[in-house]
Amino acid sequence: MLSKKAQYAFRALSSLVRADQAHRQSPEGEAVGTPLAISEMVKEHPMSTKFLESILLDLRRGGILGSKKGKGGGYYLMKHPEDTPLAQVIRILDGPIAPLACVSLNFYERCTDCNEAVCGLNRLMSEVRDANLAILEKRTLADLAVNLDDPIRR
Amino acid sequence: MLSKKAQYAFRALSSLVRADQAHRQSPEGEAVGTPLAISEMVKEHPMSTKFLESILLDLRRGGILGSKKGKGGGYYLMKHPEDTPLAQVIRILDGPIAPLACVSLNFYERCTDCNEAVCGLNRLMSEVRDANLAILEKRTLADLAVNLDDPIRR
DNA sequence: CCTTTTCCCTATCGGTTTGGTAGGTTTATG
DNA sequence: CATAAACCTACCAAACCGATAGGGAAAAGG
Repeated sequence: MLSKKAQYAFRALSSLVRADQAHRQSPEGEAVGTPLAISEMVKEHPMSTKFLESILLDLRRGGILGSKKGKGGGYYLMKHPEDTPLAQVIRILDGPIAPLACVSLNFYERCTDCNEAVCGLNRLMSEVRDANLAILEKRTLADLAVNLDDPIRR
Repeated sequence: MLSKKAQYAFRALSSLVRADQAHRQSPEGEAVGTPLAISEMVKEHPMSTKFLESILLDLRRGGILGSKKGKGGGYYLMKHPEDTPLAQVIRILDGPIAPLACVSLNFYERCTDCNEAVCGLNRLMSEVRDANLAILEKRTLADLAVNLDDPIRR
């Protein structure tokens, strides 16, 4: 199960994607969008400001977000929404996506008391990992922000 | 990530599957196999006896195992290995397989502050859930016990 | 400058979960 | 009746989770 941290992250990121889209569509739109302040995100998705703050810090350290201090400051996406897969967000906030450390690509740990080449569980959980990654590496922040309510999309 | 509980469960279950297979292949093999004692399982897969005990209790309450008390007693599979999907084991020991409660089939909880029909995360996580279930409902205890070391299998 | 606004950092905290232990009870076998 | 096994309840330390507190540092505007 995704932690609250990851869930809140996705909510905040969907705000950032929409801010990014709005910015890019404007005539003078540039690569780095107008920063969006934490207070704005909380206004859109009610949650603890301080908790969200720590989450956004993690995302910045993880290279997904950039930030700007002072008046008019806030956070912005470092890349286009479609270039940040959901897997990256989850790894930063929740750690491994794989169901076992011994089948994890990014957080691998050797399995004690089990010969991986022969272990049935290892093989099956590798299947599960691959199925998850097939989705989470392909789907991106852009997919996250698709709003089915939007009449243009229907 | 799977908990230790679920991992230990799978190890013990693989012992039970092999005991079941050995029993069925013997001339007088019947539906309910000879029970396998906890001590035997621990001999094969070193771990805390008491901890495994609580796990096997859960599996029995969950309908996967049966038990027999007293001398010569132990645990046995209630069904043929190929009739118990891995998903069932995981649900008993770790709970939901879905990455969010609001997309869980067996542990559903309504999502506060989010319209499910419109929520992008909900849609994406439903995809993930389906990909997981496609594997975990299809793969069974029988798959778990396939040993690639076995020359017959190579 | 000085003030305001914003991000940045560290520490802490109560509650729950996790992994594991202890000690005894019950039931079946011989 | 002795033994071997499952069964049950309680407990425990450590880790983790979600959240809060309290400032510090930097940027912008006047």
